[in-house]
Amino acid sequence: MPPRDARAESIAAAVNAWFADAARPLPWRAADISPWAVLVSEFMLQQTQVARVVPLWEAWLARWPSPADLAASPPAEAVRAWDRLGYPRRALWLHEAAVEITERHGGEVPADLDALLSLKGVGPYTARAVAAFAFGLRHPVVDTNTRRVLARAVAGQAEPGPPATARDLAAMEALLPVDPDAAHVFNAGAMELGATVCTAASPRCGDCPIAALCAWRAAGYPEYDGPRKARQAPFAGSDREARGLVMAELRRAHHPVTRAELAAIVTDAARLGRAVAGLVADGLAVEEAGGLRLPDA
DNA sequence: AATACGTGGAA
DNA sequence: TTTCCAAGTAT
Repeated sequence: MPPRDARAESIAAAVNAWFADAARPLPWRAADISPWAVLVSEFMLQQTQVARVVPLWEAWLARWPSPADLAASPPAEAVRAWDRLGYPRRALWLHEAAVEITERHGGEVPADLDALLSLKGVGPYTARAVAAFAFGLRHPVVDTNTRRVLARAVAGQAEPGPPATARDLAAMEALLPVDPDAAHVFNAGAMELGATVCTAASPRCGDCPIAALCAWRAAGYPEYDGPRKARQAPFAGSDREARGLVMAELRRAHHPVTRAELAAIVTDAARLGRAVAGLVADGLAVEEAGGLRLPDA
């Protein structure tokens, strides 16, 4: 592991001390939480705010307390339970991951990074988050919050550059405490700091535990001059919106929905066509004689 | 490497 | 009201 200098140790110590007091009592942080519960939380939290996840996470685990429980239900039920969380492919992938865990891992969420990465819907972030938060293993965990904290505190820039997993992990590794328990806390604490204090739009530097160590602050808060992120395409009138409208109808109707019924919901025929074709290609919808429905298996 | 993928909270 | 963007992943 790379050498940790005194500055790195000071940053980690300050973040961990702050986190001990400032951590939000999120349900997946409770003691004795199962690896499956952590995995579900990480799927739901991908590109989705904490406040929207909590109630769905509670309901999901009450209904499917283990991977085998979810694997025994049809994917349609997973998609319905996902409700309006967004990116419903995640529900399908989580179901698929549950089947893989049940069939290939004896029903136990694996702790090994490569085994986690091989699960559908589990990428570099989620694999490390589960290994670290569910199993206490000492891996750097870097999400968008941590990327921003590292960009500011270490690189002295207002915003992180374009995602670069290897570089981001190396930057986190350089700060990560050697002790596994302290590393676990720092992984969670850096994310929490980015989520609640070192926020994207209006950082509250007056409340920041590492303000005195922050390179961005020391440099006088220079504006970001690197490559800008591509602007998100407008949602209104988009294919994404059409997919969402179709999925809402499929979740609601517990029977095949005809093309005529869908045409009343998405009036632009070309847009409807692209949405349906995409949903079928993604496995989120199935075409049959009577219309479109959620996948049974 | 760039793009598609949902929905809604917050300023 | 817009606009940004949020515990990313797959292709």
